[in-house]
Amino acid sequence: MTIIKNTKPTESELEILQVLWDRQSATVRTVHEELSKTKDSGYTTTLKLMQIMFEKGLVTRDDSNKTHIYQPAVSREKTQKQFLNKMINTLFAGSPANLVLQALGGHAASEEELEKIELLITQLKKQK
Amino acid sequence: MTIIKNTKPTESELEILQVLWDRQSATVRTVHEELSKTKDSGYTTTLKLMQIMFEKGLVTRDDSNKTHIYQPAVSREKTQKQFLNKMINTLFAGSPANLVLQALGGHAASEEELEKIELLITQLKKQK
DNA sequence: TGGTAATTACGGGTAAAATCGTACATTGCT
DNA sequence: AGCAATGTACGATTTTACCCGTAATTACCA
Repeated sequence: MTIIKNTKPTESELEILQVLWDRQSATVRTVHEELSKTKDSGYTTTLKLMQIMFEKGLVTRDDSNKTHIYQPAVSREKTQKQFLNKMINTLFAGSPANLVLQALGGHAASEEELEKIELLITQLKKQK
Repeated sequence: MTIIKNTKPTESELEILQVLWDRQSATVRTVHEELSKTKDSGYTTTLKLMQIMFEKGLVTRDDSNKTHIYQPAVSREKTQKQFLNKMINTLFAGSPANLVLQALGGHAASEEELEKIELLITQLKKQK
């Protein structure tokens, strides 16, 4: 029997994951400098958070060298799905379409993106 | 000049708001019994949360009778938009379309819903 | 080899959120 | 009037998130 831990990243942890997803792997310093562009908190704060994330299993790390190298241990897609589910349930009365409509209505999307979505819908309809 | 407070409801507060949105108004007891279906925490916990939400301005209440009657003070749509924005930024690299694609891909939507979305896209494209 | 710079580990401290127990108030019923 | 039931108010505790300072460790190089 496999124990599935449903570790939901916090807001700050998501910011860190975002950097790791973009770069595949990174050091604490790299992550911290990236975050510093939009946020100002100390280096040790980022370090601490990443250590906690390691304990939670949200990231892995290679500590064979002094400078540890971190990698995401959860996929971007899985995490996105996890949050979407939560959101659909607690905020959109369980209807994914509601969420989509709201997202499309409220935020401008480029024509290109709209067509991508149309294509997907066509495919989905075919599957029925 | 109106002071707009950007109070972001917490997870538990969202659950309560959901009940209030569905019913327009409700007593603490009603809300608590609704939540009890999927959660087990005490009556006073729900009460306390709703009192805090009142202080924050997330709900209003009629306390002219012994049994107070609560109403949501923030709209479902505004709140949805607020959370969607946050999510798009911290989890979908700022691209609403990404979110839509993921939501559509991962969660089954009925044909009817798909058509609703298609219609919206058609309208959006016309606006360009 | 000894010193310096960079990094990690550790501990603590604050604030907010969530939960609960208990006290107090009100109402209805007998 | 007194009791039981129901509701609100209040205070305390626990947990979680977030943040930082300092000590210990390691690597490099003069």
